[in-house]
Amino acid sequence: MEDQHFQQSRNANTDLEEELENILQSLAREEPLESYTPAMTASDAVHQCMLSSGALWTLPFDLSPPAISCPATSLSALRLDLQKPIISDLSTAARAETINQQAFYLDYPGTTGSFQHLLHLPEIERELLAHFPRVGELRYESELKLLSSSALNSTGISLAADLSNKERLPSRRGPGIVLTSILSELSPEEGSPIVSPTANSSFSSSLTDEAHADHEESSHTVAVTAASGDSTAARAKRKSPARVPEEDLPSITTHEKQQSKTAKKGKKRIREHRYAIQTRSEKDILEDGYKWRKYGQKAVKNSPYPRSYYRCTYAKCMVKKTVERSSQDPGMVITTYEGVHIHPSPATIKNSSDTTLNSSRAMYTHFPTPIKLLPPCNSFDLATQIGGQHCHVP
DNA sequence: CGATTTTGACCAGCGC
DNA sequence: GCGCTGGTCAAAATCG
Repeated sequence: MEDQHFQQSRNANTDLEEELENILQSLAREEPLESYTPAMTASDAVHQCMLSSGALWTLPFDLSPPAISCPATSLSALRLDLQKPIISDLSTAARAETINQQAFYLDYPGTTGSFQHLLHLPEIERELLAHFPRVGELRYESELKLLSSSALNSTGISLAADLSNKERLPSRRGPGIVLTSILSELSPEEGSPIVSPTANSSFSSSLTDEAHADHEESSHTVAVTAASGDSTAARAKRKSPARVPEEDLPSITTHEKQQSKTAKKGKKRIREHRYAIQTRSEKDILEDGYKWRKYGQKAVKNSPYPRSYYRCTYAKCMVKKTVERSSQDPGMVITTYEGVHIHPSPATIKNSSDTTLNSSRAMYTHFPTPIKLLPPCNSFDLATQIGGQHCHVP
């Protein structure tokens, strides 16, 4: 019985290993790998990688060990989206913290089923290689550039304290490509993405329940607190329309304005989780998998480029984003996201309908539409982007 | 014709 | 209080 199971598992592994071998061969030929979906395995776990070049890998991580390899020239960053974070020590904040000196680690508060990591430094590479011993090589050409606090302030974004003093990291690869900033406004006290370390660093295991619970708890605290503050302000504002029809002015303006002012007095606008992404792109609007409706545009001080305001079109989803071009570098698009989606990405749903995956799983097994990036204009100037967040509806 | 974008007005917060 | 700025609203215009 056990032998039979072992044999089946072995056969599945062989099939998948063949597919992975094909990928490696494809990569060796430097053909762009747009998408790879492995055969279903006994495990529900799927490990996806999307390259900043737009290529998407879906690797079964219950197989040991999937290969990750990529032509050095085509991979500027590797994003792992772990439905079940099997690289558990990478999925924990303890790990994140220790690598934080050299790597930027991004996690999304409020996200309950998906974890995203931007991997770009040797320590993480070694970590991956340790887990994927058969990997020929995991390469990337990028490094992280964290903006200084003052630079951030000029974009209206403040930086978590523990990141504010970080300068651009030295490259170990000589003139490489810089992966520009991904920033979080969350301070550690009010909901750090950091979660407690898990003792279990087994390759095939999920993040331990304890660690997972910690993560969720801290995430939710932030999401709820911030969301309630913001929605209160938003409600107060909606009660008092920005522009009241002329004929109604005498009847409602005074009273409601007063009410609104009273309601808001002493209440600072509480921002939800915010993070900004700089992307080098010709297009102002980058596909991130979500649908947005523009609701405003403003001229930005000291910049020839306006800032556009977008809101997620999904009902009751309060996520907003602003998009503007950098005045210093017009090729750079700065996108600031605020809030946490209460729904999966429409792109996720769309993609998953084309697969044989079951629905609960499909929710997390595809990235939003890959983002096409322009080639770097100089050796320190490639930006890449992480797409939208995924989270379960509470 | 519904969805989306544009655009000027409005409002709150902040510094002076 | 005033002016400036960022953010939002909502009618009108435009798009698909």
